[in-house]
Amino acid sequence: MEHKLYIYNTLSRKKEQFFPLHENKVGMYVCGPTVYGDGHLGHARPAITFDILFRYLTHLGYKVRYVRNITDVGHLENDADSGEDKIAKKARLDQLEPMEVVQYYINRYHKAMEALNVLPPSIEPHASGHIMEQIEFTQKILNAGFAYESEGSVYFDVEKYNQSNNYGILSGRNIDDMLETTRELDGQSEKRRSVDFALWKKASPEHIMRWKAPWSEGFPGWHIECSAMGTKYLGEEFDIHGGGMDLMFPHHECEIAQNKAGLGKDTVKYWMHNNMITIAGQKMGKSLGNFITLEEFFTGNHALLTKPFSPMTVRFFILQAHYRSTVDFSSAALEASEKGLNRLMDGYARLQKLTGASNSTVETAGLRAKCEEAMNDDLNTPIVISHLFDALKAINLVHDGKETINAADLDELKSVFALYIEGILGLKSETEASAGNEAYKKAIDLLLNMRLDAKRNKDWATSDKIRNELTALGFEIKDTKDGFEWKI
RNA sequence: GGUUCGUUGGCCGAGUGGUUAGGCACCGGUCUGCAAAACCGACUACGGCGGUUCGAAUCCGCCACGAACCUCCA
Repeated sequence: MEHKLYIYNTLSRKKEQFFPLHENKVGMYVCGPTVYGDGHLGHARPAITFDILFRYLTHLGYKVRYVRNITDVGHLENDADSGEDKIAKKARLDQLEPMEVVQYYINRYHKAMEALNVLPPSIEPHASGHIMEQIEFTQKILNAGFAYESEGSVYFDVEKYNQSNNYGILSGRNIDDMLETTRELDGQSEKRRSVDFALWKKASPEHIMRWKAPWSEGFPGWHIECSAMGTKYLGEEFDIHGGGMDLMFPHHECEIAQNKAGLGKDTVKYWMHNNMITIAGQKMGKSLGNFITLEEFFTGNHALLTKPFSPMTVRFFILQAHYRSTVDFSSAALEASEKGLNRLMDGYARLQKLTGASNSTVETAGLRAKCEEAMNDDLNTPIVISHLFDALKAINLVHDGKETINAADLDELKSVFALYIEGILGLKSETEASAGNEAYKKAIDLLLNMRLDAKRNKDWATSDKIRNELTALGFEIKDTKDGFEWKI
């Protein structure tokens, strides 16, 4: 396979050339959402980041198995009445079955992902559907001597693991610092060390999400689900594991330890982490209460939003920053992205209507290589976009009749734009769908042709009346050299 | 306190040793009946101090400020 894709591996903190473990195939696991609330802008970041990777790897010719889990078991919540898991708690409040809550938010998550044009993963396993696998994995770790049972719960023995392995390899932490700095939490007394983490928790009487295990009736610890499901579907060794940077510690650190302890080998070759979305410089998140849900973006129904923003604007906004940088949200930044995106998509539509000339006076030949180079450099989508804007200038010049392009260059340009805009960046026109059927389009064309006649007769009153009334209805009318363009 | 990372022009945001990133906004112009769109031009930056170098936004050191993680989190 002819490519030089470099991706940043959190393990080495360097960009590394990507070589799959198995020729032509890639296994990729990404931590998905906990479905106890609506998806917000922060959830869109990893979904879009790894959607781009999924699309690009597929474009390069790999057969990709992309696994993105659904955490529907919930995890311990650090509230006054802790011990009850998130999903169970929400269910009690709403007087619903836990799985009813889960289903509700999964449906909404899927709807938002579809709107953002995020391709569905190959497999979307639910933690609740893999309790057996999690119990088996926990048993393996126990058998290997890296876990212990205590009052019906099973804990990972971090100190013992660290004697023969490196707990902290991913996050750069060392165990001695952590022993000093870890805070006191409920259930600490059952654990030998504060750094130990739960593989299985015995359920308290009021805990409604519970399963039978050899140790107690309870529920799996937070980290074990990804170990169990990742290796079940991708094997004991696979290529890429992704997720948000906030999951690096403890979640991914624990996952590495669990896999090494239970399987005796390192499972993941490349660890990739997307950065956070900030709002006024602070992480946008549930716990801070400063998040904006995706639905609020799409409807504009939030105090911080000056207007609704379409899913594609949100997607484009995220792609205009590199995935490893924080990106600061503001309504002004969204508006700037929206305008840029509209210009790009207008140009893409214009490109389809251009006709080839005998020779090219614009230079567009290197575009494909430049975009590929940017993608190969750790998925640098902002650079890809900047190249597309450069080419956009050429498209507009040809469209205005100021420059020409030959048929071969035009075909190549169309091909590259289709590949990158639709195929890889996953941007789609949002005006097309709402523009409706052919008869409707022809009716608008008819009106605008009447306006064109009026203009030729210098009947500005009629001409302006048609334009102004259409504008009032939400149409955007642009005059061209000898015609018009419109969209709604 | 520890770990990891950041500080770029009016705003967003790329860029790791020498070359215009790009978008948005603003200003001037071309085109146009007018407007919009499009194009052309102009403006313009690398937190501070020191060091390495012929040359640093880019490498090194110190300082300042900020963030994430260390408790569920994308």
